[in-house]
Amino acid sequence: MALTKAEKLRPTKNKFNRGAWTAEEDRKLVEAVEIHGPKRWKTIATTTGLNRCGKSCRLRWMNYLRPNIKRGSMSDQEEDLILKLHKLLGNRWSLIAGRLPGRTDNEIKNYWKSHLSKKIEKSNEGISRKQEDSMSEEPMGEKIDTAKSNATGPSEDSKNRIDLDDFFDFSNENPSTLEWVSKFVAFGGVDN
DNA sequence: AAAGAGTCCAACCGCGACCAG
DNA sequence: CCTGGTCGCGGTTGGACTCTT
Repeated sequence: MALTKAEKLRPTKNKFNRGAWTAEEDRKLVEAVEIHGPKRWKTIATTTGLNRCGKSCRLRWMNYLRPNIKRGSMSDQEEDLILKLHKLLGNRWSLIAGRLPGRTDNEIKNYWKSHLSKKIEKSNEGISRKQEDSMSEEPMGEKIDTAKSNATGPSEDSKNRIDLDDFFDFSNENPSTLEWVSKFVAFGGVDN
């Protein structure tokens, strides 16, 4: 078997190992997470003998080794969802990722930059300058945050209170459904 | 076939939030 | 309350891969 991409990219220097992870490092990390759980990254980093910092271990786990990670290209539905959620939230990649089971914030961020931002750019080329000027640059997420921060006191009108945590409590919802996003976007966010 | 340009993606960095002592 | 340690997030980088000429 040929060398993996990770094996070809050996880390070079410094106190901690850096650069791409090898299969052996992955195996050790998975073992450590099984023992300590996906939380104690400092402990995991020091006990495994990987010579990686906790941050690096966490990132590797979250983006690559975690169970149920979905690899491969995005489906149309996923792409649509990302577009809508980005319109809603702006660059809150972790929140968007939370809505896409098996996808990581890093993956979505990369996908957005390499695919979707260009797509949007192209589609906006057809829009006249005047229309662009009248369009709000602010993602709806900002509106949500504004609504949230403006409604902190108990005396505030509870109708206007939007809590992102509550808003994104998806525990009882089919993660693949786009209906609520579509409705929300069509509705114009919390401003209406 | 080779070179250069463009794209993709894993990993790093800096910063802020959170929490225990 | 303050401080240091740790974690999580978003932005950025760099190298491999793919496409184009």
